[in-house]
Amino acid sequence: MSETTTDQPRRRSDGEQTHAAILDAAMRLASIEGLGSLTIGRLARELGVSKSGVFAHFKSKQRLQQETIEAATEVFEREVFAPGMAAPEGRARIESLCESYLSYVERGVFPGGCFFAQLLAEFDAPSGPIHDEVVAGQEGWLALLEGQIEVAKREGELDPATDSAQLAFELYGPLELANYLATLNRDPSITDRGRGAVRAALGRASPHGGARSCGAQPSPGGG
Amino acid sequence: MSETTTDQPRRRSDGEQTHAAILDAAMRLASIEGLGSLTIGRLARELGVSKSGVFAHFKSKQRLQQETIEAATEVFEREVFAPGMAAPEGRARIESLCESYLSYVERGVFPGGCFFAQLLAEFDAPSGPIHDEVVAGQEGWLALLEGQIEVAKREGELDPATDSAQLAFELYGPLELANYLATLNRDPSITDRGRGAVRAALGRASPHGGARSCGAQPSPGGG
DNA sequence: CCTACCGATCGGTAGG
DNA sequence: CCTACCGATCGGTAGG
Repeated sequence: MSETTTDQPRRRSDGEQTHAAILDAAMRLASIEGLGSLTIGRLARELGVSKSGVFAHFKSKQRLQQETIEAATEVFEREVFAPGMAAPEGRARIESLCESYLSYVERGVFPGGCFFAQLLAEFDAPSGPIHDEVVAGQEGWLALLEGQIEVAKREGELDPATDSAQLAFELYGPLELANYLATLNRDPSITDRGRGAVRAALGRASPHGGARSCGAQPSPGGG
Repeated sequence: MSETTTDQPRRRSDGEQTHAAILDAAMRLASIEGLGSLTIGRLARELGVSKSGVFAHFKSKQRLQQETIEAATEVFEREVFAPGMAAPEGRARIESLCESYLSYVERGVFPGGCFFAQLLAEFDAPSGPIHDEVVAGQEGWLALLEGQIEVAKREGELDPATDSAQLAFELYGPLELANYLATLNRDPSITDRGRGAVRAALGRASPHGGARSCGAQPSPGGG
């Protein structure tokens, strides 16, 4: 129970490392083939241990799935949420959150694209606890964007007549599509389409409402 | 081989009907749980026939998957493509194609949402023949939109400075997101967010470039 | 379309 | 963490 039980100080850490290694392989596999394709036997083979060796860490497949989602949530929070939230509230944070997501897709943090986009498509229809978690996650993400849009409206960074929920939807759409197409075409540069779409949606909701700034024209800055 | 082999004229039709009934169940199941969750045993149970009874119709699981995709393609062409293409070329056809897709989502043509959105998410990463089909399908859909945008530009229905591929991406994003969220929340009315996003993206690319027409404001018509 | 069967793999258990 | 095993289900075959 404590570090006094043995003179091999790595003993306890070994179990934790194996546990983490299993979850790491599980996240990668699930991002590519879906949570439903996760099997204890496959993970065991991939990690070179016995099936019951993997099983002993989780005690049920359901728990393996749950812990895999939790581990992926930590990755998402570290790679997308934290850097995105570092920007000041309002329009800057909206842009920062969108950019963090697109960068995370571009960097290939998960080999099969965004873990949660995969989860959304896999569990949008089937009922159950994972479906319910996905609903909550999507609502949270949209509410986060919507809240920052409200702030931006109050701060005069966006036209106060903007429909916040509608704009949140219009920002989220290109992020999702960029993720799927970047994965499909093995071409992370498609995320620039997402950047253009985010810029366009925000430009359209800008307070001045200048006609020049709200087109789907090639980026005026030549980016 | 001909209708003279028996005096029971429904004999040949029965086999075809069973074949079609299997594919119908397969499409519905795959739209909900994915093509990977299709198993011959499950289809047999659902249809009340033996496993080898189902197997005999396809001779391999791969062929079952292929024929399921082909059957879903026919549904998509009938429910989305045909009505969408009925509109005159250019901007009207773009609007019509988007509306046909959103209506197809709204009507719940497949119980698990758009079959091809499911297929995109499931096979965006894993290599193989289905991945390649999905790539071709996505390219075709985007090329169709892009081509009509080009026509609209030539006809003066859209600003000629519009980046066609970028606008096609911005139209497609909300369609995909509307499909996933409508399925997730069992609420087909989310498709109105998709309609708003399509209207906004097209308004932004309109030739006059009027500032009034390119906001994420609540629909001016009060729809 | 059926029964009967094959080897492989599934999630999970027993016992160490 | 291991071996050895369970019943269920997988894709597929044989034979009718």
